[in-house]
Amino acid sequence: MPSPPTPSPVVTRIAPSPTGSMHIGNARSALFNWLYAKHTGGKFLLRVEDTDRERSTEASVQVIFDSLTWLGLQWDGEPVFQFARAALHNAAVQRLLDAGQAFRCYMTVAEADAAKEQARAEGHALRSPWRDRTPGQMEEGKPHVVRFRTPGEGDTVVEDLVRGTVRFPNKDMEDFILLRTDGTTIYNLAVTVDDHDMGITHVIRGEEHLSNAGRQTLLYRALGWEVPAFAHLPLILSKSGGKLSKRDGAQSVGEFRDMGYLPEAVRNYLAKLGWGHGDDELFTDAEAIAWFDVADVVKGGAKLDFDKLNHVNNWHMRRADDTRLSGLVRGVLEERQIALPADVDARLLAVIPLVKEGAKTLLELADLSLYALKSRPLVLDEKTLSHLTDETRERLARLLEVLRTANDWTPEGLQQTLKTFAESEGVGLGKIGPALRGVLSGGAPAPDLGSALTALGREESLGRIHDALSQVR
RNA sequence: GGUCCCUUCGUCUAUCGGUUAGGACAUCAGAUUUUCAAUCUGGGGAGAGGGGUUCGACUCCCCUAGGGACUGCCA
Repeated sequence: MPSPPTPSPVVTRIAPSPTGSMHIGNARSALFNWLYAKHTGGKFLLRVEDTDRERSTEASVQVIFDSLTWLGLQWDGEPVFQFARAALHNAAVQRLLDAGQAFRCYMTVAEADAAKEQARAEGHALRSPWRDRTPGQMEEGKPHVVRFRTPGEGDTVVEDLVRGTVRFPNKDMEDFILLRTDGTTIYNLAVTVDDHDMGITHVIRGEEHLSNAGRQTLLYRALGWEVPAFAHLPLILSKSGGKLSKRDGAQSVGEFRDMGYLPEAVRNYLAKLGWGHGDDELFTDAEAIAWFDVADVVKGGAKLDFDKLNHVNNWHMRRADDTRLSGLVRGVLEERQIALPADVDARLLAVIPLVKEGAKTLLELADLSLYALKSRPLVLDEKTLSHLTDETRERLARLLEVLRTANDWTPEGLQQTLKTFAESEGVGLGKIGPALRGVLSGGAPAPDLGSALTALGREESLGRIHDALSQVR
């Protein structure tokens, strides 16, 4: 039986530049590349685009690693550093120069600016006068850049996996620079050489690169290389529909982490932003990987919606392991520099499963857990004190005895116990609840009473009630 | 200015020529009620505008409008 032709394995990549934080749009590009690689059984590579020596920093490189790691998007193999490949980039430029596809341009910046303006007036992009001039003695040793000899006519066609056929008139693409005056290469050239050398089959990136795809296509052809598949993702927009800015709150991966979102929730939400699988809203990584296809990416830009993210995060917290959540919440509390009891881990583990349904973020989960971490005797708030009338105190004293012997110490069991107690007292739960809640929590947020008691445990619960009753008014 | 891309409820989206245009978040009303949530039930809410093509258009084509990207010796 003849074996079917083996399709070339998919290789994707994320190529951030280390010039600050890892932008959320970049994170989504990473996610889509990762999903597609996983879906096809291919590879997902990381390349650090550090050719801008002015702005690239060591710390930012670490931020990229940390962000991707936190997000759970593990890249395959060693990261590639673009600057380290400078010699390869230069060799490619030399090839282009030798083939007449590129040329040395001796225009000064001012001359180039003027030429651009004139070209614009004439209805086309910059064409350097040096594209058809041979440098003479005068130019020997003079500073110059190397530009690509962009075809004057025809169209450059990009077959984009999400946008379809996109046509760029060559006359509107300038003779873009390949090599700076200082001899270092520029983005479009470096990217093309690196993507080719790394064997990238699918370039999946933000829409801001769509027009670069035209220039890069020209370079691939000039270098005699096969053009990879392109897929340009719609942009993530701010609430007002514009570019994401500081005003919109979170723009970096680190900020999402600090706001208390789980990485799997961020993956789920980001995946849904610009891609969809029917009516599926909440899903696991395994499902996303099974379902993901570049062809299903939507075209329009999407605005960040924190309400939806909260909902997604809540869903993932519900199904998250409680020990893991306890550790994360503890981290939040430590960051807040809150004094924690010695048995904080045990207490968190007891309370988190009972309150996490009502929490949207780890920060809220921390807030909801706080009541269980207080040390006796609790300081009661004004509201609770006002509930503690003589009548209520006597009632709580009787309840204390009931709880001492309650045999079903579970949320449901205690709920029933309280209900039965209220009936025996001939009052509604409203006569007991607020006071009991305050006595147990000291005024901090707490779940329903059955759960609140359960999380505290019998000893702590009885102790807190007792403390309040013996407190002098 | 030029080139390119985009446009369905407030938001994210489904629809791939024939649907009462579906779902989710948000919102509103009700239920529950011991706080905040969560939960349950129900409601309102959309094809930017104008031309075509077609028996029939959200879906295909054109124009207009609006939004965005690029137009760097940044990436």
